[in-house]
Amino acid sequence: MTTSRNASTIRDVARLAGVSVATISRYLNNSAPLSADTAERVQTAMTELDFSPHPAARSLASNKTNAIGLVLTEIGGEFYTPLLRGIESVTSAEGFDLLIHSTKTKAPPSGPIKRRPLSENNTDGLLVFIDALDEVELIRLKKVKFPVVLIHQSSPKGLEIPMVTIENQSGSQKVVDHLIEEHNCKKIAFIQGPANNEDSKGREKGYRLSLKNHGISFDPNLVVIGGFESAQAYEAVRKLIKRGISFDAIFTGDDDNAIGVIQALNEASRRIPEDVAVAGFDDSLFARLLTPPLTTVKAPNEQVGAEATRQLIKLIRGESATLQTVLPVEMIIRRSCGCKQ
Amino acid sequence: MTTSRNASTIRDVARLAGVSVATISRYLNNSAPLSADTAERVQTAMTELDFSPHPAARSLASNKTNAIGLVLTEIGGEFYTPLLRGIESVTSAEGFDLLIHSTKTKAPPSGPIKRRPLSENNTDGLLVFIDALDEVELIRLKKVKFPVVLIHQSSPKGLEIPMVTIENQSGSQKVVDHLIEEHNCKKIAFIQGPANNEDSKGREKGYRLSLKNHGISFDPNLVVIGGFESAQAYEAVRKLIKRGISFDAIFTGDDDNAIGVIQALNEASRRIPEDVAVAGFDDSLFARLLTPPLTTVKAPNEQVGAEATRQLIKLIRGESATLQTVLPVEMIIRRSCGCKQ
DNA sequence: TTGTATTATGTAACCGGTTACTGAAACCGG
DNA sequence: CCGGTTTCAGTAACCGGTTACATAATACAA
Repeated sequence: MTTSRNASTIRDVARLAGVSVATISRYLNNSAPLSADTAERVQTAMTELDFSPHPAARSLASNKTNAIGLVLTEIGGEFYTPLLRGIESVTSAEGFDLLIHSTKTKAPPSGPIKRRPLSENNTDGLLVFIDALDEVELIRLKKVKFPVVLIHQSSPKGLEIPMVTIENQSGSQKVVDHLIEEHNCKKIAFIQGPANNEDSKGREKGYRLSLKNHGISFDPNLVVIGGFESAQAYEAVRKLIKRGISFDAIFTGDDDNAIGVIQALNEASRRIPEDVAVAGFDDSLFARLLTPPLTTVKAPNEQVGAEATRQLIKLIRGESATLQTVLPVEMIIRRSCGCKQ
Repeated sequence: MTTSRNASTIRDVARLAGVSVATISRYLNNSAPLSADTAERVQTAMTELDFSPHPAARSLASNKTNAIGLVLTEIGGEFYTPLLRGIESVTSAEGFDLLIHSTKTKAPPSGPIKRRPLSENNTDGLLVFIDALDEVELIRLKKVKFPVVLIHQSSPKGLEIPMVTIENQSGSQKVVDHLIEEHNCKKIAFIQGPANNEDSKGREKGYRLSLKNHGISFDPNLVVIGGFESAQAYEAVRKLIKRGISFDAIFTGDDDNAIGVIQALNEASRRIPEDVAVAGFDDSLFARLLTPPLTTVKAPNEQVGAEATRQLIKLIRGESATLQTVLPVEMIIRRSCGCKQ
């Protein structure tokens, strides 16, 4: 079905205002000075006809889409909603449309034509969330000078694509500092996130740095890969206990992991925080609802989205963007570390 | 900044293949039969030039955008991510772009021009989430026969706009049945959601129906408005207790409410489920993490999104859509109602 | 007063597709 | 072998904006 083509065009407005189409266009885009008189006649005609410029025509003629694309591998996770809210608030405020595409979902049965879902064809710039685009595509985009900003992922070497992320390292360092300094922990286990994940690497660095600063030697036995899911973390802790490795605290790569950790500790009758202090990362919605409530690090997801979008819009406007933006995190002290009771 | 215009066009392909542009277009859209020979030459030329049709040109000429718009008041809530995932999976699979706009965020400082953010101008159809568009706009869209599907909201009288929602009523009825039949509850308090919310109304209906079916008379003292937030529910339960109203179960309009309910009961030293059984609605992520784990009703948010999108695409293709789609919910039994220990 | 710079506006080509209309060739039955 | 279909392909107008270029009108300097 095709919508009836009844909307008024720039030529209708021109006719009614008694001027040429060029004048209307100039008025619309403020691209040249108009006499006060003309401007008023144009405005009157426009309101009269309830004129609204046709985006496709505009886009075709000007080679601008007025849209920003967000590409991610998968729509999911708790960070997702605030991130999107941040992005949307800026695109809206700046008058851009927001296009979303998940690269995980299968492509349409496209027949013979190759349709690039989100690209320089239908957007003015791309927001790329962790690994949503492979390096080949990033290189291609860089080569054609298409604006791109990476989120929670740093630029491949040499490409110099601006990126926005959070203080993974110092955030995790602060928590571990806290465990050591306030709760006198000495043997802190670390449940890593996914091995190749950049966030997870930064968090490990912070962990190691804190240990080092406090003269505690790094013990590889205390570090386990946990993914970002509770089941893996649960298994990891059970294994730790089974192998008889002693620890007085567990710091997890994210809050989901903490769920599994708490479960495993409960089953092993280790009390939290008396026997083992626990801390997470993310400040997920449920963190305060766990028993005991989870000490963790709050990631400013909404700001990440907003800031990345602002940077992208700068690029689109031809201004230069900040290559690395690292937003601060906040430690949230609750009971699982031993504070407050 | 404008991307350099270096991509190949339909005319380049035509030249290379030694045919006319019309032929290329026909091949692209399968709009007329081509001889096997020509088809092959066209395909070769297309791959050779890495041709990808320009969406704006296509859209301008055909008056189709190949995009679907999602309008909502606010980006937030736990249902949001799965809903969006459902929508995106279908739009992707069917080759549509997905545009998102929140009507809550303020419009750009648009100057003199009126820009309708998401409309028949830049989409082929609109998915409208609860109250994101007012009735005036819905009427306008209906009048110009623009495809619209409502989500979790029924069509204003007379408009006959297709809608997709969940079994609020029977879901809530089942839970209350369960409380009465399995746990012998007689005085079941109901913490309502927001007063004008359609979901919340349906859930109340189910509550009343279940009472009626079991010969329990409806007691207005046991029904309190709670919004969809835990703080209000917390206050509501405190008030109930303070007023000395006795109850042996609380059914809440959603899981967030249940958090406040549990807190208030804990503070009043009423044991869950021994003294008071508790049940919620939504099966939020945290439901299983509460103490005790919450008995609730699982809403198929992802399917809602997918189904609404499918209906919309039908409309876009000129087929007829189902006016009312009500997706089934599933009762999730955990411990807060008294089951399993 | 005349020549020139400046400003406001118009004309028409163009962006890259789609498609109505037209025509040539192939096919078919009698 | 001929008139009538059917099939395949080309020409060019069109979608609704933008903008390079041209021009008329006005301002200004000498």
